[in-house]
Order: sequence, then structure tokens, then C-alpha cells
Amino acid sequence: MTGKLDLIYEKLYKHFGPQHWWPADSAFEVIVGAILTQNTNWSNVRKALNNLKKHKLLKPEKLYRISQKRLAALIRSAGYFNIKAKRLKTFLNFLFQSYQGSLKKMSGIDTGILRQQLLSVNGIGPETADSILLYALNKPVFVVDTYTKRILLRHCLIKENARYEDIQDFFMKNLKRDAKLFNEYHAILVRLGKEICIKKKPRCEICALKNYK
DNA sequence: GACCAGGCACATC
DNA sequence: GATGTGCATGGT
Repeated sequence: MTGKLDLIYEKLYKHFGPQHWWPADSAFEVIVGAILTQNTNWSNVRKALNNLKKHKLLKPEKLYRISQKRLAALIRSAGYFNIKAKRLKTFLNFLFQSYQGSLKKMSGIDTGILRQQLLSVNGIGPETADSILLYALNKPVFVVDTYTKRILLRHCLIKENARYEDIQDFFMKNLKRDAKLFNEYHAILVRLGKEICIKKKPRCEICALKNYK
């Protein structure tokens, strides 16, 4: 069965090709990046990640040991650095208390249960939790972000008042439950959003889509 | 100098 | 449940 979402994907994939997401060297880097990129331009996040790498601190046990104050200074370029340092620390406490600091152990439990656990961590909302599940742990969970909502809205595929879970359900009920597909699909929507949506509310994706041969 | 970027928690109604 | 606000840097 080929639905509307499959056709949109085929068209976008044909135009943009693979996006190679998430740009990171490890699952832990994906998680740190997911928290740092909250409402923040990726180039600022990359600077912060590189800074952590330069100090050889981009490992769970290392970040768990350093002070929140030092962490905040190291991730300054990512913006909201105080609150993000606190959020990273809160996640690390969760990781060490529940899974002895092991992402492998964390990945071993049921995806639905883990999602609930992640959502209970202060500072991890639905998008961050799902980014961790999909891009760090390779679980078949669709990630929804502002680009996703904006693009679907412009194509009248969702309602204005659609909530996170509504949009996520729309993808997950109409696509094959496949982490590789979910990975590429969300990444390609972000690519489309970045490339086409220069301003906040241009009605441009529709025109752009029609031009993708 | 204004606007924007791969959210989230919290207060208030 | 909906709406408003604080959090902050760096590129355009």
C-alpha cells in the first residue's frame, strides 16, 4: 500500500538524497546534541560539541564527573547554557542511577517504557526523547519538530491545532515501522524546511514541492 | 539592531 | 487544555 506520505517521501528523497543523520561520532554525542539543539541553530551546537571533544569530555563518565558550572562554560556557544548544563546533568544522573551510565543497558529495555522514562527527566520533552530513541538508539520512533509541523500544515495534511502526538501518530500509522525510514524522513523534512523556509511564514514549500521532479 | 534557530518548564487563567 | 514567558548564543 502506497499512501500520500510514501509519495511525498519518494519525491523528496529523489530530490535531496540521503541526509546521513544524525551527524555524530557516537550515540552519546547524539544525546548531548539533542539537548543542546533545543531551539538553537545547529552551527552553535556544533561549536559546543567540538569544544567538549577538544577537552576529551564527550563521554558519559567524564560529563558526569565535571561540575555543572564548568559544563555550562564549555557549552556556552549553544545558548541557554545554564539551563542546558542543568538538563545534561539531570539526564546523566538518570543514566547513572538507572543504567550505571551504560547507553547499551538503557537501549535494552522496551521502547515505550524508555520513552516514558526519558520524558520524566526534567529538560527532556517529546522531541528530545524521540531524537534520542531514533537517532541515538535506532528505535523506530518518528521525530516531530517545528519544520515537520510547518510543512505538513502548509500542505493541509494536519490541523492547525494538531499536537505533537497527533503528528507523530500520523506518520507512524501511515508508514512502515522502520527506523531507517523514520531517520531519513525526518532529516529530509528538516533539510526541506531549512532550504525553503527562509522566513517564518512563507507559503513556499508547496511551490517548491511541485517543482521537485 | 532585529530576527531566527532541529524545545522545554513553569506560571497563570 | 491553552497561552505567555524566560532561557542566550551566533549568523544573516
